[in-house]
Amino acid sequence: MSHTAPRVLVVEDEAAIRELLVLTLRQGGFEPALAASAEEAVNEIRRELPAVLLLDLMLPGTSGLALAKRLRADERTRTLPIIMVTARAEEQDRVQGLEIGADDYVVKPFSPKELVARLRAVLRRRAPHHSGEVVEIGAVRLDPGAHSVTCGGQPRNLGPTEFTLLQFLMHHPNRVFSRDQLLDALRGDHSFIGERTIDVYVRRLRLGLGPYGETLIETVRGLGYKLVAAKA
Amino acid sequence: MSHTAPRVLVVEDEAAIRELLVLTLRQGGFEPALAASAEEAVNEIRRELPAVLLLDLMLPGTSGLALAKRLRADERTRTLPIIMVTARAEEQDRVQGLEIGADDYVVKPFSPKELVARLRAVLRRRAPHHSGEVVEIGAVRLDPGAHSVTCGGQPRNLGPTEFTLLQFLMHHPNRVFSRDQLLDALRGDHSFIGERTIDVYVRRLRLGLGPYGETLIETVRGLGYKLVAAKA
DNA sequence: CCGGCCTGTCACAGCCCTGTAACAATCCGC
DNA sequence: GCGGATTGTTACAGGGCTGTGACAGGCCGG
Repeated sequence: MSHTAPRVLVVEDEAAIRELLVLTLRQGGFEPALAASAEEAVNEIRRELPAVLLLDLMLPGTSGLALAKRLRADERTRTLPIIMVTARAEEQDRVQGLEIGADDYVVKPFSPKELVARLRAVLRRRAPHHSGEVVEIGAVRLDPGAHSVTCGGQPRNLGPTEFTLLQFLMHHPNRVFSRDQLLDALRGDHSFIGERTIDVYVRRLRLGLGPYGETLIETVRGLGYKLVAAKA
Repeated sequence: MSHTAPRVLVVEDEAAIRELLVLTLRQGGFEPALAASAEEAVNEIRRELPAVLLLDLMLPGTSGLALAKRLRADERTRTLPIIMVTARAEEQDRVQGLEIGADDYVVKPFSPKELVARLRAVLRRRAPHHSGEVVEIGAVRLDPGAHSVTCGGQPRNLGPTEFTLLQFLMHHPNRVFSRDQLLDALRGDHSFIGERTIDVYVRRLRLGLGPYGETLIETVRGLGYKLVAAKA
């Protein structure tokens, strides 16, 4: 699978600014998607989850703030990074934005360089999943910051995909995930990868975890896989 | 995966493309239904509501767009997922599609894999895991999310069918179900399985529950089985 | 350019699950 | 207690699902 440009959904009602943003984003190596209203944005997001949302706060109809709240309430879009676009650096806007958990904001007029830089920063921050928090279950320890995994103190070497897979499972222990769901977690919504490929990654992950692998990751026949936390 | 293939209604006037779609859908584990026009589609939908609609925008007579709007206006079909099929990724088509709230769209020519992937994604999105809550009766605890069952703290291993059977019974304790009813609960309405097979699954479930099995699931002679909740 | 790593797919073997049949055990009315 | 009906138990064939090893292609660094 080719490394595709991150999809950035622009929610902006003024056509002129939209055009400007599209050019800037293309130039910066992003794939722009467009929505002129909150409603269009919702549809577009339902269609395909973008990597980042570039959101104008001042929209006709449903405001950008309301949209952001709505997205934060939905499981699927809860962690979607949002960059606010505000006309002025008003204290009120900033406070509101931070309340709903916007990841960053830019102030009009903004320079293309600044915009691209902030987008990259947000993506970089999100890339190692949920911040750099160390997760530990049983004898297995995963450190996103160091990109390292240890089993009972023994350092283990995992490939990128196996690492991400383990990270996802450790964030949701004792829960069964279908192959489809795991594919979503690894490659996003619209990957054309066969489900059976997950089997192979699970196997590689089990091997990578050494003796712990077999007991830690359980197969649930007909459903998928789950990571079992050790019982008390 | 549910054992019944999701029904996909294909609305497409070109016979050649219809055939191609039918093959692709069968291959992908779906059950295709066909309509050559918007009118046929309406009839087919009235007859039996499909899981997804695969809708060509360019149709003779009533256009696909008009059909989509009509479906969105009707209470019964408002939430029916629609995937548009467009000849080209024309901006106008896309905007129109998003306006009526299409869930996704594919562009001709499309790859079978892509189509199947998008169908699955849409279905997954609509039914975000039918998991639900933990049920607990007496010493028996059933966790759908983890797909795990414990008896007095002891983890028990049940096959898929036994698990589903137990789940159904725990949701309706102290009530007798005929073998027919239990078959419906397990395999859906139209299964050709002999009733006696239920006996075997009840036995397997009793065995799977260990010492609790015999007392928990009671035989009601001439009627069927019931799960008895502990007496006060 | 080369070599190594990662990715995604396939084929095949093996196991589990499924559904059925046959037989044993139990229950009920008489 | 007897006989028929109902249920419990076991064994088994077939199919489906998963584990596993191998392999081609892509990407990247040397």
